[in-house]
Amino acid sequence: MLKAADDIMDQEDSTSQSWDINDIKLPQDVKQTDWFQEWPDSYVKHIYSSDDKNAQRHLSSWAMRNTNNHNSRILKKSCLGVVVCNNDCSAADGRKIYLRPAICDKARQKQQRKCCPNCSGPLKLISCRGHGGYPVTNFWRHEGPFIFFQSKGAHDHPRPETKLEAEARRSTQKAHTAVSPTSPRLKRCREAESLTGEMQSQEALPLLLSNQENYISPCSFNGHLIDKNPQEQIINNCLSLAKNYGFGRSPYLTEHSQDTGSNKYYEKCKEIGSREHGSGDLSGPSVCNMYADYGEPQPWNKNTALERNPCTDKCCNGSALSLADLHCEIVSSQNCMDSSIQHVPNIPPTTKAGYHPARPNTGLSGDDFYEGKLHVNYNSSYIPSSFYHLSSEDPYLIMNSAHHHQQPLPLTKGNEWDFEEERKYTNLDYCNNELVFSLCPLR
DNA sequence: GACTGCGGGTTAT
DNA sequence: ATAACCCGCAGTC
Repeated sequence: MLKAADDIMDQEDSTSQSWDINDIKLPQDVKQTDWFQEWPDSYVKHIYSSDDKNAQRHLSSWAMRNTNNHNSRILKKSCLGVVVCNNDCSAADGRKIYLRPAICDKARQKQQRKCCPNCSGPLKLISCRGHGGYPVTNFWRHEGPFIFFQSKGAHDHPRPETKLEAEARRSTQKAHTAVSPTSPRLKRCREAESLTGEMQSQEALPLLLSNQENYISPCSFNGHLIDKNPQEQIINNCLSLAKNYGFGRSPYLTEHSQDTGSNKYYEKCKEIGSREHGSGDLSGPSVCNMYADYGEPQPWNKNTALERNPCTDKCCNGSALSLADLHCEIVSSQNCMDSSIQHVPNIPPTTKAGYHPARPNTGLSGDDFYEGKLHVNYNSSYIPSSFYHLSSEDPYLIMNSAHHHQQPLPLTKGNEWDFEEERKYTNLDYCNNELVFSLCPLR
């Protein structure tokens, strides 16, 4: 526990330094680098290892375009915002979609001429004005063995689709379009999608925008009802844990849908709390965190300084892998997924530069993260949208389809991670050892 | 075709 | 001087 607290301090040390990206000399005595942050927000700084492939590529899940700052040493990128429907339409379940603006100016202009995948209305680009009325800017600077990152401004818009999601769905959509003739209207939208890579077909929408309650409901599994028994509890607990670790958030969720889902989820949390602890007290670590994540109306984006940091990652030790395995098992149980994700490997935990040997490979550091080699990201739940194009009877797939808002694990007094409490509340070991196997017969 | 990095240039503060 | 933005080019995927 103390070591975990130390890790927190280390993390803070590397993210809240007094340096500025424009400093002539940047710190060279960096003790520990940060794990790559896919959704950096607010005025944050990170120091990545120069070995970090994502940092090398200056990646971000925000739609960032290059901006010339006439300084070849510092790469500056500004946020493009998010593309929404100008009619402010909602899907049948009340959810909205947030498309990723094309980075290329021409492609973006073309994208905005296309129709909304939901209502065929015009699309609208919501510009980012989170930095004094100007777009949020990210700065990258390579110095020796480190890559310094600094973000200025807080995004004032929803998160767009990730690049990976857009790419995955584009390829999926292309394949789908090739085999399935549709109405002219849908065809038009699909054409638009194929051009922008950002839109969903109407058939896909029920999945993309699937009701959150669906994927948090543990009581049915592909048509198999699971009675209220220890197994359900296990599943609930693991789902809770999954949510704590970032599974189950979707950029497509509206605040309304989040609230709707979270209220029910809150009740589920209370139920778990009552059953496990003999009270409806929500102060327990996992339950508390769940509600923090799903019960509060979410701003567009929270400070993600703790996103996939070594501490949260470390707390996932063991459990996260099993959750990923759970995901794999569940996904594997569906026969309708696209071929690219049919064989999700059970990747053993790996380490990054030896910093956290016990840490799961949450960052999928390097190529895996953005190159789609892996489809399970234990902490960021980086699931390509091809997962969405599955049966609408697959709520568990949707659970794993989102990837935002990694939540820190519960803190106890003095900012110390309480692993024992976490384990107690989540039946971690039980999840690890039994859940995956208990679900196998469902295949 | 789209993304990315680079750099020349313009405009505003 | 600084910052934001536009545009074109070239390399890459």
